[in-house]
Amino acid sequence: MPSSSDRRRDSGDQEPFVERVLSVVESIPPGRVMTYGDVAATLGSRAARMVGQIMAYYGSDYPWWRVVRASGHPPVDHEHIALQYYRAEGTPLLGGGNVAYRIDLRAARYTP
DNA sequence: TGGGTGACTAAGT
DNA sequence: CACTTAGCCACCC
Repeated sequence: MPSSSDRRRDSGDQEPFVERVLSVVESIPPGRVMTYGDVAATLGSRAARMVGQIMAYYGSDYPWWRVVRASGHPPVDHEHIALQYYRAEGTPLLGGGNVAYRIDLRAARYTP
């Protein structure tokens, strides 16, 4: 009984959008990041918002901090926690240590 | 079955 | 550079 995989609503898709998003997020190596749009694009969709929603729902079990906005800002109301991960993983950051930091997408953006 | 929703994005002010 | 507006898309109840 695959209780650990009952995320799908049995729509006929063996790999629901959710599962695929989580797989991509999990595939992001430390020190690198992807934008929500990039994750969706990797799946052939534009549901950037859905990626964020999935992270909010299931992200707690995945490295959600490696997924950031297209502007380089971390998820709203989570940037303080994310910063701790970025510094631990060595993710390129901009802002010189200010509270209003942002991610250096130019260097950290990861494309599979 | 359908509606409401959001850890988004791009473009405009 | 920061804030606002409108468009999007798949998930949850």
